[in-house]
Amino acid sequence: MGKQMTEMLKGTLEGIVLAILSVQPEYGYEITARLREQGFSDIAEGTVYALLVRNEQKGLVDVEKIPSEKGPPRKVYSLNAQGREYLEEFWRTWNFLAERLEQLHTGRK
Amino acid sequence: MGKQMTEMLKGTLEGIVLAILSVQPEYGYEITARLREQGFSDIAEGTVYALLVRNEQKGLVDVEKIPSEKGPPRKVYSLNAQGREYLEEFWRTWNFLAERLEQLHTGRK
DNA sequence: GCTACTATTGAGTGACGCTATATACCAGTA
DNA sequence: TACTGGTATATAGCGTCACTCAATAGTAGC
Repeated sequence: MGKQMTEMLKGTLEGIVLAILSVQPEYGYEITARLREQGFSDIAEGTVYALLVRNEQKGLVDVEKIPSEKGPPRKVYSLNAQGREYLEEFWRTWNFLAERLEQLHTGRK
Repeated sequence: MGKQMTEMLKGTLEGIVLAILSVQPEYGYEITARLREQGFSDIAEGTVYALLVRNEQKGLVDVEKIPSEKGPPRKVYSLNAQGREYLEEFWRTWNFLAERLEQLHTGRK
């Protein structure tokens, strides 16, 4: 992955994953697959798992351990109330930034 | 500044500053002021100067030392050819990310 | 001498995403 | 039995970035 993308994902990837979880609960492996599906083809699994652990420690998600037919038990994460608030804050921050950049890019202010 | 904003600025602030320099050459103190002007009210001076040093080391900007009437000499930075290329790459990366997030936000995919 | 504005620099910190590796469970197959 | 491959999670170590805090330097006005 490009270096620029790596840096730009900092802080953003977290929001992306929370946004994915806001649709429905999912587990790590599934989330990684969904990210790839959506164009983030180079995001490593380790990155996602570490992020999920952080989200759990921050109290943004609830966890449920569910047995899998094809491997070790899955840890299914679901967004809780605090996570939803945090996600809204994320969108506010993102929108602010996106507006400024939009202006910078087209405006030639 | 919010933590989310701090993290989200990683990789982005660099592009913002380069975009500012793409309009016209400017020096650090001036750039900081312009950032505040544009809504980034809480970006510390130290942050900007460190970023400018990095950009210089990466060879993205040319530097000229010019005496000031009201203080120490100014270091005026101007975007060079490599910097322009890098800025274009930045916009490509940003657009990719912005599109995905747009989709995630509205799409409810 | 003191304050205030202009202008740059540097040490130390915390957070994040990446790399690489390890572990675990099951199915098919040689 | 041993091996391969897909599923599923975890973690140590790394580099980069923005932030905090402090220091330094030049000029002007009181």
